[in-house]
Amino acid sequence: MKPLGRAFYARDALEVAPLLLGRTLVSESEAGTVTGRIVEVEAYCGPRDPASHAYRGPTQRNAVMFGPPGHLYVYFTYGMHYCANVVCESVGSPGAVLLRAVEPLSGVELMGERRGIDPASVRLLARGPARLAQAFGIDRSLDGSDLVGGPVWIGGRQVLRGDVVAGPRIGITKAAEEPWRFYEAGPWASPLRSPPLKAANVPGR
DNA sequence: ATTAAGATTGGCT
DNA sequence: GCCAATCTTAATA
Repeated sequence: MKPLGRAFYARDALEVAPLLLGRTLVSESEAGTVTGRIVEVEAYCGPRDPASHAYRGPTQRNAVMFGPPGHLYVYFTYGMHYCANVVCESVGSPGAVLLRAVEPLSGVELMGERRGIDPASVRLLARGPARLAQAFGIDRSLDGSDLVGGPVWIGGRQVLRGDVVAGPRIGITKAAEEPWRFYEAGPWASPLRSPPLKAANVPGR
C-alpha cells in the first residue's frame, strides 16, 4: 500500500472528508508501526465555518492550515489533548478534516502502551480524536508533517463495513447544526452523545 | 497584561 | 449524567 497523492487532498474539505472513510491511517516511528481503518471524520471549512480554527484568519497555531494540502494540522487543547487534522484544498484556502476515530488494524500493543490501557479494550484505543492522536503517537511535533512521504500517512481503498452517515459535528458551540461529521454506522465510531437537536429540526411525532 | 474558552476524556454519582 | 483536569491560544484592554 502507498500513500494517497497530493491531488487527493487538493479539493474541498467537504469532498475529502467522506472519501477518507474506510481508508487506512498509518503511523511509523522508532517504536513501531500502527495502522487503523478510518471510521469517523469531521470537515472544517475555513473562512465560512465559525467553528474552524481558521475562521478568523491565520495565527501561529493554525498556520499549517493555510499552507499546501496533504499535511497534518495538529493542535493542543484542554491542557492535555492533541487532535489531528488533514489539511485540504490549496494554499490560502484553509479547509481541514479532523480524524475522529479509527478501527485499530495493527500495532494494537503499541497503541495500548501509548494510551496506558489494556490493548484488549480495542474500542478505547482510537475512538475519539484525542485518543486516536495518542494511539498513533501524534503530537505538536508532527504539526505540518507531510502526508505524502512522511511518517504519518493515509492509503488504500475505501473498505466500508456499514452505511456512511452525515450528521452534526461533536463538541462545538458554533455552527453546530452543519451536518459535516461523516461516520460509518457500527461499533467503531463515537457513541452518539445526543447532540442537542433544535426543536424545529426534530421530526414531529 | 489579563482572561475566558476550548474540534476531550475519564472518573464519580 | 455531571464535572474536574490542565494549559495553550487568541481576544480584549
